Amino acid sequence: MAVQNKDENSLPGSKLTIADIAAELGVSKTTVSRAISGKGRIGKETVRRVMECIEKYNYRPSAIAKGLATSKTYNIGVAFPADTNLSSTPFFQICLLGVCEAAAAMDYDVLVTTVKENDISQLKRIVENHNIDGIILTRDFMNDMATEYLKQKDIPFVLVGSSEDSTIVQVDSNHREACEKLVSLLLADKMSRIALIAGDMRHMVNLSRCEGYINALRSRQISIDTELVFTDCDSQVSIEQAVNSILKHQAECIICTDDVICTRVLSLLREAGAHVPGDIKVASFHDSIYLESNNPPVTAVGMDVKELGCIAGKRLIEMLGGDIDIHKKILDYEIHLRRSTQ
Amino acid sequence: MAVQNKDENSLPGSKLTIADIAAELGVSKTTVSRAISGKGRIGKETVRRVMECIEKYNYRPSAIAKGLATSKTYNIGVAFPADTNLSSTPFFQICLLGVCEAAAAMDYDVLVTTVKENDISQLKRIVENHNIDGIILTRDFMNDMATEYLKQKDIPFVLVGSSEDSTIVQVDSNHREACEKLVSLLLADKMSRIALIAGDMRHMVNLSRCEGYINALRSRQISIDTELVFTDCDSQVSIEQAVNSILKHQAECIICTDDVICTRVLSLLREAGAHVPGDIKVASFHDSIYLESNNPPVTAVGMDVKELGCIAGKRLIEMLGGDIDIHKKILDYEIHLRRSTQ
DNA sequence: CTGAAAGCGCTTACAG
DNA sequence: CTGAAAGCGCTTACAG
Repeated sequence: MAVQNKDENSLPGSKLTIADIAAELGVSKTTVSRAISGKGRIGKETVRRVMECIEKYNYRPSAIAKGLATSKTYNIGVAFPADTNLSSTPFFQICLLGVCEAAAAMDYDVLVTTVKENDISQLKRIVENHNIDGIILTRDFMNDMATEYLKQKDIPFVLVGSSEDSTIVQVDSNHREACEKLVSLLLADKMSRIALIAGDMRHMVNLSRCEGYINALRSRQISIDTELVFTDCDSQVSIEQAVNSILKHQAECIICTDDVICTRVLSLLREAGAHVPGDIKVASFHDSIYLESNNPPVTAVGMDVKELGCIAGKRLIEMLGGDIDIHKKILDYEIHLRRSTQ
Repeated sequence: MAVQNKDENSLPGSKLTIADIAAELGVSKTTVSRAISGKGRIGKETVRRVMECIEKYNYRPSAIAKGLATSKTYNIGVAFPADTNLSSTPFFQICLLGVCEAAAAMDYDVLVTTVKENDISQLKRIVENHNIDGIILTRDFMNDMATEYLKQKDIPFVLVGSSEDSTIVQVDSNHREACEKLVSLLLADKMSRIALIAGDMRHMVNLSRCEGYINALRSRQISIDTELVFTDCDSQVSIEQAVNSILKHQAECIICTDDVICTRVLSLLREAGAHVPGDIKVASFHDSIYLESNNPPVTAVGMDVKELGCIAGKRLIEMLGGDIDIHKKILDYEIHLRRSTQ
């Protein structure tokens, strides 16, 4: 009677290896390996027997040994921003979920690392440990240290977001077009004084949204009123200043470039006694849970963030397989017109 | 002139191995290995030379090869809930950041996997691939499939949260005590009709908070008014019903067991024209960014979620190193009394 | 269609 | 204090 066994079906020893399976079947490790991978010529009946045996003992090859043998890790990295002001947005979380889904489908694992604006030491650690085959960046900083580093090290990577560097593989929503369309729709709706409160302009996302805003005004020959446009609003204080000025200059509507800004704006408007949509209208981006329970419901551009992550994961794994098509992938968006702008 | 070299300092070939370093120094791989790990007897001067050489060529040992040789992976897993209603709470995200920090400090990497209430297939995949040494669970479901599975497989794990199973290593805040204290403080403040809106009771967190609420009332000989206590409020509808009933039965204060519930409650109160804190007071848990910009500021129990993740990561890695102390670790909390209850 | 053997890049008894 | 050699669990030319 074997002592170490945990279930009846176990072969002796606690952790099964390919050698155990081979021995059990009386074939070579080569054969077992081939049956599993499907590579090389191998008899149908043999494959069946191997599979049956694997099933019976619930054998699963060691990812790490496979990795060493093939010089791959079957891990992809996801860089998560650790700056405090960003780390609570649900965007990255949902995006990560999407990447996990794509990775799991191709039997890759997802390794998380953190990056800060001026500190990519953790990113370096993970690549220098030779523990990932490629990486996904979830934030599009201009002049980003991370992209520079990865290019120099020649590590395959995908950027969730946009970059002016066309050699970078990108997956993004069309923020410019979405914002342009949103603003156009509002302008068509007999509004003309539309204000903009935008976040950190070093992010391409915010830049693109601003561009969309400007384009929409321009195409209607409306000049940009600098008293209604506020960029780099990433603190409570700067948002408050923006809202005050906007109220003073009697805008009819405020576009916020993300839901965190919008939440604050809504709160400030309430405080100031400005009623939405009666006194002023409000629209936002991203359409996350942040705004979900607001009353009135907030008009917003909706993007499928999980899908974004999923596509990015798929693209990266394709690249690792040798696919070198560097086209930028653009995802769809939806504009949800709701009571806050009516 | 070497062709493949990227920087001047490279040894021939693109990826450095321990053999390259050994050859460069004219010593054996054994020696290099020992100099790096510090294990075994080795000359001081030798160590210095090896380190210098490593530095010069920026050599970093392959984590994967080390893993195969030592039968460890130096990866820890973090199970992330993928159920839609939970996936947007910042809790898990911040917790993950904490785990990453702890892991990086011990040169471990963090691998993310998703779990759903009735689907732990991704968790299984990651452990059966032999790709992690241990795992962190970030949610304390009662009768959790994940804990059952890990125990049966004998995989070391740490639970961020609480369990009645004392063989499980746990890291948590003292939700019961925190809630009891919060309610006591409010009761002392000449309130007596305090309502409770709690989330999914299959989570120990919510159960503990309810217990705290009940204890606080009991110790003041106040009987529980079932018209003021609502559990399993995880949908918009159930929260709405709760709020309506609470307003009808003239509670003086509402305790929400988390910030997502609280956000909705605040929104519903506004809709109903109930003024906070004039008509009714409100307090919450977790104190996340969700409530940050609310006006009035909301009284809440604050917990250091990142620290929670960090401690959990540390504990797990200690366990992997052979430490088998299974004490439950309890973190501190803070009660922030703010205008919403004044 | 199948197998013996070398190799992926480390660690670690064992022997000096 | 140092090294030669075996081994971790796979994959894959190469030879049959």
